[in-house]
Amino acid sequence: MKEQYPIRELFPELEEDLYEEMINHGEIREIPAGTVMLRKGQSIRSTMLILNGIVKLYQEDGEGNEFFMYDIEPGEACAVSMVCTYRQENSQVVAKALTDVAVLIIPLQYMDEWLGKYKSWHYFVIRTWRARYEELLNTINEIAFKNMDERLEFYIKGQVKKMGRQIKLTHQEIATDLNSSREVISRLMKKMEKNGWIIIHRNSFEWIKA
Amino acid sequence: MKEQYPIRELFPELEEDLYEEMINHGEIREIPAGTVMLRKGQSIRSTMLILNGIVKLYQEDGEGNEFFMYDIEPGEACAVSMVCTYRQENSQVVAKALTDVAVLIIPLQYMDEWLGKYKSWHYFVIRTWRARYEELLNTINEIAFKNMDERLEFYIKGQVKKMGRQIKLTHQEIATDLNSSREVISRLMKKMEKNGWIIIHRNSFEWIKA
DNA sequence: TTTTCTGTGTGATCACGGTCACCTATAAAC
DNA sequence: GTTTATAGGTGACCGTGATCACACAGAAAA
Repeated sequence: MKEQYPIRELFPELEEDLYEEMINHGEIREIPAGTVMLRKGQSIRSTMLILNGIVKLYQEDGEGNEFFMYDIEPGEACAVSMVCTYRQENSQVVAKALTDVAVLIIPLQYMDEWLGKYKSWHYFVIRTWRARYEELLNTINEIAFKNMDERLEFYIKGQVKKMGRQIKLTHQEIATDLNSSREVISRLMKKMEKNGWIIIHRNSFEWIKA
Repeated sequence: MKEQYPIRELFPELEEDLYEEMINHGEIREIPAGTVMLRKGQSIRSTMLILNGIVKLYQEDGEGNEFFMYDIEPGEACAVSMVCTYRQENSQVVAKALTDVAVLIIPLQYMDEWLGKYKSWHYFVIRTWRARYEELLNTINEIAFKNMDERLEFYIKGQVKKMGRQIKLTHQEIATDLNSSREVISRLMKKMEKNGWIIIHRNSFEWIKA
């Protein structure tokens, strides 16, 4: 592994020996934007740590509907991939490269071995699961208790946090993420614009609210 | 700790030394039905393993709405309680004893110490997080993609699995769990009865569909 | 027994959001 | 420049589920 990515900064507070092992046994893979990196049902043979880019996780039902769960960013790991025995077909989780992405792939055997050897790895794994669990909790909060306008606001704020105030998404893409329809999103965004929250351009918009 | 609960059967495949430690350092607490065992925001100082009874986890929003997440049964642990640094106020997770409950309380220091010492404990913790994560995934599936009738069916089937075909729940209680209204649930259940899926009694009903 | 309370049944109405139809504007392709 | 494709705007309509109003039945309390 060429040390072109600053893994010590991306994944701070791991043991030095562990960094060595990650460098020795991990494989860096670069993945172009748009690639489906993981589809559930597919059995998983390795763990992925994100070095660069953004990976989007979403659910699919059988009828081509999607539902955005959360994004994974550099320094984070794919919880779903940290699993040995993965069966169960009902919920289709898909991971897709949103941008060009670089991941560090850890074969399952090391993932496992390190659990015994490095306490920091241990904590990392648990922290990852917990963080994802909380993301899902928030998501449930949104869809269980809130209307589309609030969900849209929450969604956009999340995007702003990750991508900055300039968001390059079409209304259709947002609608897909929220499992809604383009017309509904267009109307709600028009209202947001009237309220002075955003400015709508073609293919993008700007969040101008504080 | 009196060994009145078969922890080796409830939590199989842990190391023998670990069982000893659990017995020596764990505290058994018996909790009457209806008790709120954990409210989020409350900082957690221990891990709870369920020895007996059923614990229900649900979310609350600010306006008195509830939303059922899942039940925890004997042999399982409360993932939410396996956390040291728990802040974040936005999603209110509540754990409530659905029946009389007995839990084994592990002080946080051991929870932590054992992670280093016992590989089986390790796996247990990770397995717990993963299992809960998957439960949430299913929940999201339900509310994101499905209508009330399907969600109700899913909910009832879950109850049947845990409690048997005879379900002692009022329509109002179900409505609360699904964050719906009594009238809607009554109507849908009436339809189920017409279809020969259930028989409705007062305060309870029977699942008779295969 | 009569009253009261709680759980359930049911119609009327309403709001949110999904769908359809169609239109405009901008950008890319010819 | 003209055509074509794609993003977005907007009205009309409709279905699901929430809400309101009220009736009724069984159980508990008086």
